[in-house]
Amino acid sequence: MEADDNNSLQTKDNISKALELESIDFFVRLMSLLGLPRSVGEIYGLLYFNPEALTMDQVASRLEISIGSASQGLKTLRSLKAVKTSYVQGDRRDHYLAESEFRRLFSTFLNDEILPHLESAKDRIKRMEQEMPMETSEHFEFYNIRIEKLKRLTKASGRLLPALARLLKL
Amino acid sequence: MEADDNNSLQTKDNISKALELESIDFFVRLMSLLGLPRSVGEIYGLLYFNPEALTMDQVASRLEISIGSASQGLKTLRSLKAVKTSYVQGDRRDHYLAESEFRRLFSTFLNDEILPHLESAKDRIKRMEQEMPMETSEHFEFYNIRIEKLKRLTKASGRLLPALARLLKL
DNA sequence: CATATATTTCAAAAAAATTTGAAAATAGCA
DNA sequence: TGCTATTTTCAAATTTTTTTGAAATATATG
Repeated sequence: MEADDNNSLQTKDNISKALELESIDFFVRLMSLLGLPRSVGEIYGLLYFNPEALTMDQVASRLEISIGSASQGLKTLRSLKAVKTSYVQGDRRDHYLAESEFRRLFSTFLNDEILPHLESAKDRIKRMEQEMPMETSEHFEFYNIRIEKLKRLTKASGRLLPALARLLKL
Repeated sequence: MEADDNNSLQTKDNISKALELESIDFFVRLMSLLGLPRSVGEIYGLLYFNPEALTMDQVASRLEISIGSASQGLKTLRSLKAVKTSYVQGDRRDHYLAESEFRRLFSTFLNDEILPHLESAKDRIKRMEQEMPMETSEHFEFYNIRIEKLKRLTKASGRLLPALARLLKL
């Protein structure tokens, strides 16, 4: 049935098979830069150049990955708001389309993956201040400077994230 | 010998042992955000709050990691310009200090890890354009829009990296 | 130059992350 | 409600990454 699926679309799809492979390659690398697993990049790359929404097993069979992998990968992509489902009449399966607004994708990523780290970093720096040696201690000034640098780093990152989000609005 | 080392510094160092642990924790997380292995974060975290330069085996024994790991980790940190060696008279071992200018650390990272990907992304998009279906093809417009979005993405990233580097100069 | 010391390298071991496959859960429809 | 199609979950298998340990290499010093 899946093989069939491939065949029925063959004439149309072969035109863009090479394109699809480039796309998958592209997004596998991009996603791995963001620390996401290969399968997630593959799925997004496949969907990105697919004019029509694909079901989970179409994704699985076209990429030759298990449906478990496809399910998990699509879950990740959903949580990143990198895919959306489209309703198809008379078919109860979910149909997936790539969300092509990278801005949304990245800003979700920044908010979900980076911001929490930034918050906990602030807490950790507060704790470090409490663990600082006394002012009279030999290397007091050294420790002080290091803590200040960390504070500046988190401040800079705090400004950076909104700036990043802004720059991505293109 | 190493245990000795610990003991001789004990009074002084115990003051900042908790600080050191927080530091290691902090940088293990930060580095792993950049995709760097645990040991690299540990080493940097240890050095960051160390007023005096440490040798490779001091690093290894304090962190209880192998000297192989310490050697590889320090190599990585050197290539990121995240540590510098300081000469100590009458001791032929290398002595390492953390480079505390994060700006340098990050800009090396951007140049070495991110920029090359950006370059190859441009090439890949060029190839995609050649693999585009003909103008008469059914979904031509769809493909065209997707390619344009990719181009805009790389353009935006191209502007982003210098902007990032600039924002880090704080 | 020989020797001792320090560092790097790299194959094998260990650990961590990802994928699979099948059972469990969920949801649509008659 | 019961039946079937679809999706999720998760333990086990696989794959990838990281670490170790020891041999090889390099370096300083007498």
